[in-house]
Amino acid sequence: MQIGVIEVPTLKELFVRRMEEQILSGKLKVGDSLPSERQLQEETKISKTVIHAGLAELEQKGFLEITPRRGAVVANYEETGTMETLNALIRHNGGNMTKKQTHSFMEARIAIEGSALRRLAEKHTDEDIAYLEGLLARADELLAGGEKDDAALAELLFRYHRGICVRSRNEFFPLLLNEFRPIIMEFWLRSIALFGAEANVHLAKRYLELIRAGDAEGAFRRLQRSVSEYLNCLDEQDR
Amino acid sequence: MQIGVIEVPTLKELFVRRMEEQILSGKLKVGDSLPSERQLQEETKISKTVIHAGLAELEQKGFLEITPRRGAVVANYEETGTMETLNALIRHNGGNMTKKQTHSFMEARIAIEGSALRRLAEKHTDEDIAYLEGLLARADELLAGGEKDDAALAELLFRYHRGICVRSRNEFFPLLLNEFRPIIMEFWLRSIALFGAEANVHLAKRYLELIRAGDAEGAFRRLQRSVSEYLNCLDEQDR
DNA sequence: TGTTTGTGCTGGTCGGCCCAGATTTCCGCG
DNA sequence: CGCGGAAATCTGGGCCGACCAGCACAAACA
Repeated sequence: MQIGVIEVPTLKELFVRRMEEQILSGKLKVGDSLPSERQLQEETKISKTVIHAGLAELEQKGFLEITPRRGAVVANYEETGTMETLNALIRHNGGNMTKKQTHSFMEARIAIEGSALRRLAEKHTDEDIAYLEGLLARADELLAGGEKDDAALAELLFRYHRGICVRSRNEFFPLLLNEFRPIIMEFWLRSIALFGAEANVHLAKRYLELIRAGDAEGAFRRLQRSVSEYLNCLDEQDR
Repeated sequence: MQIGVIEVPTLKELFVRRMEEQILSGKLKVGDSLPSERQLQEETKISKTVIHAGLAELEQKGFLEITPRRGAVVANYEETGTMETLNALIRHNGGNMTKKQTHSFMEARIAIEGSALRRLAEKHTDEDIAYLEGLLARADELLAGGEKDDAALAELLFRYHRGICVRSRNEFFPLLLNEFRPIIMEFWLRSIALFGAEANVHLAKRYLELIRAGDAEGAFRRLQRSVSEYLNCLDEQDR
């Protein structure tokens, strides 16, 4: 058995988490105004600097709206939140997405990566192919290495699919994938656990074949199919 | 003539902006390492607390990679950046996107909003329709009011299209739209300038009709068409 | 009653302290 | 002279309590 490193949380992290809980659990409702930094300082026995930094982080995450000299109110994070808010929300839920979130995520994946796949299949250079092949070669090495390093493979799969988006010549798609990064990594780890490392690498190779063949619709359908297989498999597991 | 409110920037904001300029203008190149926090503190006459918070924000935006006790280097923000990075990049460019960025943006819009439109057309409740109608009614009021308030109309159009994403029951699409917010607002302002306020509201109504009729493909094609009209119109203008 | 002044609140900023790891310097030994 | 290791120095990270300036509201004044 392995005991991982024990990370010591900082005061700021503890404070931010505490506040997130208060908000996500509904004890602090949207529109409620927070106690002043000084009041929080007294309650928590933490210095004002840390309180201030923590509140700034919460604002940046979309949970608060801070106005200088006026105070902080809980923001309508469901309406104005960004991906970062969602990441915090999922972490709050123990790292697990709800079923609906999973389905939403896969739908978004089809929308974005599907477009990229189509574009790349229709129009690509030899260098694009070579780049993706390079990543696949590294994945093969990893498989041949014998040691099971799922995290490294997941990272490689992430880079591969981001590579598809980068090479599709759309400047926004890679950024969106980066935004999704924590969620996507979680997805790949799960996919490796479900279908095995080889199957995932094999599927990645299949995409490359379809791209090279210029089969845009085929690549798109392949993506759709693998997504629904994944979702079905998850549903089976639940039973 | 109107003079808007004057927002007082905080020192941290000023510092972050300055650093962003240095990076985006190329004075600091990817891979360059930054002076130490204490050196920056001396140069800028700003306290260590603020410097530290500013650098942390820049890291979070994807501009820096900070390693504890080793320093900060300029990150390859084109590869690892997020939407926030892009927003900073566009702001640095005076709010103007390059032609390629515009095309990328519209393609992303078709991918995301197109999916939402399809879903909503296939499956919607009366309440969904009523919600969107409410927003359209407010747009009509704005048009009838006579005063030209393009910003308010753009805001309304943003909310309307975000509404389509919210009501599509996909939890990720609205978040993505929020992420794109500054870019989308810029887009609507431009669209209003090009085609007029009435035409934009009319188009919004057309989407609602198609959704109500359950015509998923029609709605999707309508979106594709209006996107290509917009792009053509921009191209014409360039000449 | 209308205006001014004061006071206390707010978030924002400051610089100093300590910590632990990384890096460099330098001294003594072989 | 060369090399290894101890020690000094530098890095970012974290925390603290004091201070600053702007704003709101109430008390004091005309």
